[in-house]
Amino acid sequence: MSSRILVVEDEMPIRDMLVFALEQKGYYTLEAETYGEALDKITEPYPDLILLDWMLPGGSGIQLAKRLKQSEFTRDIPIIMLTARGEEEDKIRGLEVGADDYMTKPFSPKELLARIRAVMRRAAPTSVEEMIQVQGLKLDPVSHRVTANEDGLDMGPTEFKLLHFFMSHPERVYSREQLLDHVWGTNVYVEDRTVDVHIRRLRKAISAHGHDKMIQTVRGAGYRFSAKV
Amino acid sequence: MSSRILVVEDEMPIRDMLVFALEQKGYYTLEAETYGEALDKITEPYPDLILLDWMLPGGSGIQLAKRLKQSEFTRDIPIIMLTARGEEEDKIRGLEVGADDYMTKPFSPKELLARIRAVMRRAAPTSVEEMIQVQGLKLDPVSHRVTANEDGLDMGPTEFKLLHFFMSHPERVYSREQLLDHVWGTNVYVEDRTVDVHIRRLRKAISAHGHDKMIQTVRGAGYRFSAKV
DNA sequence: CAACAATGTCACATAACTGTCACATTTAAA
DNA sequence: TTTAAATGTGACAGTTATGTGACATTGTTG
Repeated sequence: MSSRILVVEDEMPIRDMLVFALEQKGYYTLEAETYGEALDKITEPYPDLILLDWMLPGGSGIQLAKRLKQSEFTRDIPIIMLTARGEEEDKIRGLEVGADDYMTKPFSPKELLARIRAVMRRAAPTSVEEMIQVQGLKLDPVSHRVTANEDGLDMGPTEFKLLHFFMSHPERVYSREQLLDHVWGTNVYVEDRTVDVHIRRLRKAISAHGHDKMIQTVRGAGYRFSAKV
Repeated sequence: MSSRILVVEDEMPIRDMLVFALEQKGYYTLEAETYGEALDKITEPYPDLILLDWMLPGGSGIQLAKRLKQSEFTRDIPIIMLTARGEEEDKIRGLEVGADDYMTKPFSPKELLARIRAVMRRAAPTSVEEMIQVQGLKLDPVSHRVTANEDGLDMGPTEFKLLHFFMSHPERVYSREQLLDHVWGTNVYVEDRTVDVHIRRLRKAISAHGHDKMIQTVRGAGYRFSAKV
């Protein structure tokens, strides 16, 4: 959920305002003042969106956008360009280059957030989320439900994600660290043993019809989800 | 697939640009400069979407939208209104009247096309306005009424739209942001938590016969409408 | 113009979830 | 069998998400 937004803007007061508004809303921000600095920040992991001041010294904002839209890896990063009132030519050039939206300064934080939401939704991949079933255990990512032989099961968000991951990758052992990466996300630091606790909670949640046996401990290696006993 | 789009815009350069961009993309276009001319074009077969300049001479853009949204036959034609920057009042009036989206001039063809797709996708399944019933709960989109086991229920416009959306898409979790997009509309920015409050109001409104349990909280994900407990 | 209804936001209350620990139990090797 | 390591398990305290009432604002209706 917490997306990363790169703010490329040379005027500090404006940049600060943007960063403040974004972080307020839970976005993770990156900042750059110049063309070069921006390029440095545009590497793995790529930001999810770029707010780009069109009037960078030397007009390099346009160049940056052009460059990004040409590279296969950065082509799909949405760009919202920030222009000053009356710079019509820039708008036109910007849109030619492929900016996804633009805003004229000054603008309200509300408008900014609305556009970010719109642009990111447009860019969001519409992954096909299908129902997963293994024996009597069904998990439906769309309705966010898990059932065991038609009985609804209750579990916390983390247990749901964990089960989702397991059911998507059955018959395979994952170490605690791997599970942390896949389920909790990278760059989150929690103890390895925390996985054990959630495994315990998940097992309890699906134990009603004996499905807890599907989550197997592989001593010294990790855990495995398997239909086989 | 070739949808028919009516462009109502009095300034020729802009109209030409729009028509060009649309035909480029394979849409079939109709053009109108004035209120009266537009009405002439809005007959069988009805256009699938209307791009409506809000600033038609005499402010008649708004009147046209209002008129269209009042007639049973044209109510469901999606309208994207085109406003000049800063005409905040118009935006607000436009959304009240029932415009489905708006764009501020000048805008990119890319954005325009994206919104057209979005609006049409959203409007497509709504074309048939049928009574929806889930267990004892009935919602009639035509008369704008909701009943629980024959008892009439009272609720605000937003709650009605919310319930309408939920009942049209049961068994599916929607995040607060998605609900904002679908119920409040794109381009409106309100706090995520506002959804919670309206959920609360809606639950209260339908709680008389225990129907409030149909709106379920999915912690960390959003809300879901479902007949199942 | 006054009374009323609807909206969006807050602040606070409540409920649910998290990560960690300490201790119990199991396992495998010595 | 003994022993050390690995895993299971219950409890708990902090954190976060959601529920809820109140309020200012705005538009609507009479």
